[in-house]
Amino acid sequence: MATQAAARTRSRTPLSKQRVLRAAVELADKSGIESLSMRKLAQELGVEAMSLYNHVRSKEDILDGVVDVVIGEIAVPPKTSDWKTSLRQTLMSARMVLVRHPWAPRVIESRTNPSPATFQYFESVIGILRAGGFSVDMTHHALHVLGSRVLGFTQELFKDSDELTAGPAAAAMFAQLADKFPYMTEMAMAVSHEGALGGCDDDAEFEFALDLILDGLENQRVAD
Amino acid sequence: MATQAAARTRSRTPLSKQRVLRAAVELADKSGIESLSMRKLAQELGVEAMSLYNHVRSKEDILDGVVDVVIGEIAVPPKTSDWKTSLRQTLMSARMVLVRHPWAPRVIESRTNPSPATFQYFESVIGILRAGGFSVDMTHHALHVLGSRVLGFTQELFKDSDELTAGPAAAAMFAQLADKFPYMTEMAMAVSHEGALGGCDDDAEFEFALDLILDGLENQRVAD
DNA sequence: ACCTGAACACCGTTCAAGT
DNA sequence: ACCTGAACACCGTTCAAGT
Repeated sequence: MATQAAARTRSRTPLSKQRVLRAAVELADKSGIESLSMRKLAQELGVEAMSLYNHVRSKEDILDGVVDVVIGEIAVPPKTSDWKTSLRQTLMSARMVLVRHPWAPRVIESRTNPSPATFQYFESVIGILRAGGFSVDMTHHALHVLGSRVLGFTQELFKDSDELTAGPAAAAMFAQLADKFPYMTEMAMAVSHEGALGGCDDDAEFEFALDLILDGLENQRVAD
Repeated sequence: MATQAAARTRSRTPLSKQRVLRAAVELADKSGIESLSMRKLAQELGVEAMSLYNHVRSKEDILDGVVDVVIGEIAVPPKTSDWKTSLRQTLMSARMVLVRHPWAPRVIESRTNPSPATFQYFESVIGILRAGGFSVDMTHHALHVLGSRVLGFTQELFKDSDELTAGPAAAAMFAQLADKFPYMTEMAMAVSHEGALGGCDDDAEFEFALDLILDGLENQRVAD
């Protein structure tokens, strides 16, 4: 009975997806992302590797969840100040989060589907720009200019949006999405209707971003 | 003898590091980076996995080499035109290369030491800016602004430069480096001598880059 | 309902043995 | 000098068996 109690104490908190994901983030922070294996993660939780599969579908599922946790740490300020201040604060917060989890960019880049928190985050950034007077098109450009500074996966996110709008019986799901993410839906629609193939012109966006940066550098060339 | 000839034909080109690296890039292009294992790569070359170790030290060594090959594909234009045109062409070429090898950014990000080609590439970019009238400090800022557009590893590169300058008997090696990479050496020196801890202030650089971009967006806000 | 032991198909890598 | 078979320590994952 004494040993039973001890055993129960050691793993008193029952396993859950939340707990698994939090442990995964901690392990990656502590030992690097290459140390994040099912076996080591289980060990960290005082359990066998196979037990994890009762709470997550696969390791990919864990990585998806870990990205969700990390992106969820980004603080988005309330929409009281002007767009520039809000956007600046948001991106500074994003940077702080990525400095805290240096392995995160690589994991984020490896995901194929954006997580709920990612959707929410983009909705916020887009909302800041729209409320600040940017047109839908200009907001879209702005996202590309911010590029990896907004996390580095703008491209994939909108590739996905295109698929959503193109789907056959996806109308209902889309309407539901529009409720939760009005700004993002607005932009996804505009981008899809623009090009011939329904996508955004990545080459043109890259050049737009590059030229904005080059012009900015030109203005500062003789400063400092 | 017939069979011997056939066998020799199948693997007539002797293995070499060059051939291993080229095969690795091809395999990653064809099947994705997650398919790049020692065993599959060996199979692609008609050889056993263990044979690869005669030409590379480890898988990490292969990934280092693969990054070197990819960065080496970036075309740097001759220094005839103005800095803006040269830089634009260079970055457009970099983009083309990364579009051709979509797995490359993640591998680049995972390297801890910059490869020779990376050094050469940065030397070229820095050279374009210096020749274009940018001060050493402003050139340094510009690299940070271009950020992931110049590949996304500015930070690591200069962290390393700091170690180089700080080393004890590293003076000789440094002099040799200065010969080959005069522009980069110039900047590395300036950056090291600046801060209290001999490094560049990443936070300040991030804010500089962010503000340049935000100002650029502000100017374009009502355009389009 | 949740956890586990054994097993499978894969990894990277070493080393002694082959030619 | 270059290649290989067998072996080792690791992976992610499945499944039947335990509680």
